[in-house]
Amino acid sequence: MRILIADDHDLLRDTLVAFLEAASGFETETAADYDGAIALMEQGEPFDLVLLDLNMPGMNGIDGLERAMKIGGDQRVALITGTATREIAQQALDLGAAGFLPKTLSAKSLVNAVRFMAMGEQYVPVDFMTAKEEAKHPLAEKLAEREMQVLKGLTEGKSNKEIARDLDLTEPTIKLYLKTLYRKIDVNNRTQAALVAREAGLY
Amino acid sequence: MRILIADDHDLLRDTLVAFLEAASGFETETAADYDGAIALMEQGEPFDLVLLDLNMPGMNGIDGLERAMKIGGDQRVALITGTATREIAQQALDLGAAGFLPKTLSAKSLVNAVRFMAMGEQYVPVDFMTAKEEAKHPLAEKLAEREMQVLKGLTEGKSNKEIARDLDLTEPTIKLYLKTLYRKIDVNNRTQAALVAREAGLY
DNA sequence: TCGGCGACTATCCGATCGGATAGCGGACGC
DNA sequence: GCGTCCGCTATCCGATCGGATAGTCGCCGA
Repeated sequence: MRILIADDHDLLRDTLVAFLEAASGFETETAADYDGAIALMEQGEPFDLVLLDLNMPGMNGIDGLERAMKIGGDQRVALITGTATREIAQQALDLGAAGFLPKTLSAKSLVNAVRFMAMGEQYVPVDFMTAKEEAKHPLAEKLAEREMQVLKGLTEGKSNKEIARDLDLTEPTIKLYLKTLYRKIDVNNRTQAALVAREAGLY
Repeated sequence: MRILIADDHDLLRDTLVAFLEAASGFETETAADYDGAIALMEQGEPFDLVLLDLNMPGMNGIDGLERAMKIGGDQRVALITGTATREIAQQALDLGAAGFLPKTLSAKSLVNAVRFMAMGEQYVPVDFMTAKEEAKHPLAEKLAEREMQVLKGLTEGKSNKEIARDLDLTEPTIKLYLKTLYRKIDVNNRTQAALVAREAGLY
């Protein structure tokens, strides 16, 4: 099994290499940035699995994943990132990525996930996609469906009008939701609400 | 040597614990978020060194460091982060942090740095401060002193009037700074600006 | 001495926000 | 059918925001 690990964090590369090579028949190569990873993917025999860090130099978010998958031919590509959002994971999987690895995984889980993906499966942490959403966040729990949608708009820095258009509602309605939303999470304005949402790891 | 490692990345905690305990006489404790870290710092005997992740839940950027250092009494506190900027490192050291560890360090360097700091020294990667100045980070470096202060206010969800009062300026002035600030970081409103700032790990 | 420059203040304006109040229509439960 | 929620819409208002323009003051250098 040939695995390519591309991440600008030396620490993470060291760890993965150590764990994987110790684990079983894995052969690893590493790159510290996007260009280095692409170069390795293009030359020599294909990898069984490529791990790309979402935040490394040269990789432009999800774009980098898409480009890499085109270039890589039939090589399987997975994302690994520290700033994990369900949104990103979903996008990656929709593009046909081999999986999505948050760095909040433990070393053991991570090795297992890599092995799983190298065998051709698609991996994503259970606690990530499951929970059609509810029962998860202390915050999310208290908010209604619509309020969550509005909150999502806030975290994207949108105006009420834009949010209204996105949700196919009218502006006054958005303002209504905002008002109750503010009261529920105990803030006074949209900026505070957006920050609280981010803090809670939503979106 | 008692070391506290606070980071929401299981992987990183696993790694550090493994390397440190293997290295020599280190005893480690871990926490997955800011509150957990604080709780450990407040109870029991003090740590020789505390490592705080800049981006973990509950820690509000450099503010979290400051709060932790107040709480911790004479415990030495160091920052560890994946999104490394010289600006942040400087701020941390100015506050009296024990050191600054980018996750781009290799495992070996990191263990050495920890040992160094645990012995009472102040650590910062050489290539960090010697780094010549510019092309540094998208944000921070481009902003003037006043603009940074205003931005800090934004990340606290304050109104222009409140920021004005805090800085002992008048509201129109704040608005002026905001205008240039928006242009510099390429956003349209205060919420986006606040999110961008948080994203960059400021405050 | 003068000009210029940078930091700050002021005023005006249209758009948006935050909050209150009220009305509508459909989907229940009976 | 009838009442009653519930989700959505609407209108009004004062405050704030985002942006443009202009004026003040102190300081530096020619």
